[in-house]
Amino acid sequence: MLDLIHDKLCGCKRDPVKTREKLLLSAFEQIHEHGFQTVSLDAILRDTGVTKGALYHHFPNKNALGYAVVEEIISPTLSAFWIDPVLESDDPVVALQQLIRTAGETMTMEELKMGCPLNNLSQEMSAADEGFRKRLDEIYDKWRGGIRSALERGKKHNKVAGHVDETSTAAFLVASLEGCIGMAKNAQDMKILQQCGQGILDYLETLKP
Amino acid sequence: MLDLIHDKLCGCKRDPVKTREKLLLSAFEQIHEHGFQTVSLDAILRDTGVTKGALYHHFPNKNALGYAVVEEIISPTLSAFWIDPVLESDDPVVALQQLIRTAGETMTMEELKMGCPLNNLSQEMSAADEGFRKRLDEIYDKWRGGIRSALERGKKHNKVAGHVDETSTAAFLVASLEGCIGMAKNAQDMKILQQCGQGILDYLETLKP
DNA sequence: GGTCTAACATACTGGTTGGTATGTTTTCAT
DNA sequence: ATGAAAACATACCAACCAGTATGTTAGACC
Repeated sequence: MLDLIHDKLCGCKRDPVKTREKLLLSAFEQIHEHGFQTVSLDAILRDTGVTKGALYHHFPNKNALGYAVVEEIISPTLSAFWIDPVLESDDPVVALQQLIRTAGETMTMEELKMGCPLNNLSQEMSAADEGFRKRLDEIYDKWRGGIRSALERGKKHNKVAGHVDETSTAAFLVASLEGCIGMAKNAQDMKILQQCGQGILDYLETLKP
Repeated sequence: MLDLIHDKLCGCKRDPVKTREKLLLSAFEQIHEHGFQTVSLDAILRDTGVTKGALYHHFPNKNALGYAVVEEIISPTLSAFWIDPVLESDDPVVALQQLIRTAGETMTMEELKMGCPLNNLSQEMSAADEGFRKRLDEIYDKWRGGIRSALERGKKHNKVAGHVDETSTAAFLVASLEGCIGMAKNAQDMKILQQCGQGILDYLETLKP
C-alpha cells in the first residue's frame, strides 16, 4: 500500500536506498528475535518482498548483512539511548539511574523475552566470527569509555565519590546491565528484571560521594 | 586405545552407560564451543565414534540430548563450584569474593573465549525453546535462592550489613557475574575480565557491615 | 542353549540453506 | 536517443541436517 503511494510520489519504481533500509530493518528484527545464525535469508526476503538478486546486489553475503545491521542500526540506537545521555549529563550516576528506571518502566514483555540485541549477538557470534566480534567490541568499548569519562567528569563536579575507580566501575556497570537484561530474558519475568534493576540502582547509590 | 583396555577389563563389547556418557560429554563440549543450534549431531557422532542408531537409541531427538546436558552436566557442575561453597560458608560475601578471585586466576584464554555454558545456552535458547528455558531457569533460580539464603544467614551472623536486600542482591550478583563473563568473552581480553571482576569485588565490599 | 530385547549399525530421505548463474529492467549521464 | 551500469528477478545447486526405516548383534535370563 504505502509502497504504491511512495512510488507515485517518488515517480520511480526503484529506490535502492529504501530497499537497503528495508533489508536492514527486517534483518535486525529477525536477528533480534531468532538470532543471526538461525535466521534464514529466505525469511528476510519473504518479510520484505525483496528478491534474492536484490539482496545479493546490496550485500555480498549473509555476514555482510549482519555487519551492516550492527554498524547502522544497533550501534547508533545504543548510542542514542544509553551513551549520549550519560555523556551529556554532569551527574552520570543520577543519569544512569534515570535511564535504568525509564528502561525498566517502558520495557514490554515481548522486549523482555527478546533481550538486548547487542548482548544477544555478542554471545552468539563473538566466538564464531571475528568480524562480528570486533564490531561488537567496538560498541562495548565506546560504551565503557563513555561511562568512564562521564564518571571522571562527575568526580570533578563532586558528584562521584573519590574512592570510585572509573575504569573498572564503567566495565562493571555495562556488564551488569547486560547481565540483568539477560537474566530477565531467561526468566521471562518482570519481577526478576525489577530485582536486578534494584540491585544496580542500589549499587549506583554507593558511587555517590 | 582406552576403549580396548576397558573392553577387556569389562569383558564386554557394549557399555550403554559409557556410550551415553560419551555422547553427553562430547555434546556438552561442542555446545559450549559452537552453541546448541549450530552443533550438528554428525559432528558429535564423529567426535565420539558412536553411530546414529546408538544416539537415537539413547535420546529421542536433538533437544532431548541438550536437555540431558543441562540436567546432568551443567547443573551439577555449577552447583558444585558456585552454589555449594557459598551455602556452606558463614560469610557469603567473603566466600563469593574468594570464588571470584580463584575463578579469575584459573581461567584460561580458551575458557574466556567460550564463556559460561549456562549463560551461552540461556541467551541462545530461552526465546527459542521452552524446554531449555525452564530447565535453565531452574538452575538460575537455585543459584539465586542459594545466595539469598546465604545472605540471610550471613546477616544473622553479623557478616552482612542490615541495609542489604537479600533477594534483589542475590539476583543482581548472579546477573552481574554472568554479565562480566559475557563481557570478557566478547572482548577476548583478560584485562576486561579483571576490570569487571574488580567491579564485583568492590560491590561485594559494600555488602559488609 | 535358546529366546528375547536392549544396544547398536547402515543407508537413506525430505527439507532447508547460503550462495550462484544468468537474464531482465530501470535509471541516468552524455 | 542511446549506451552503460546499477538495480533487480528467476531458477537452480551442492551441502548439510535432523530424523527414520530397517537390519544386525550382543548379552541377560530362564
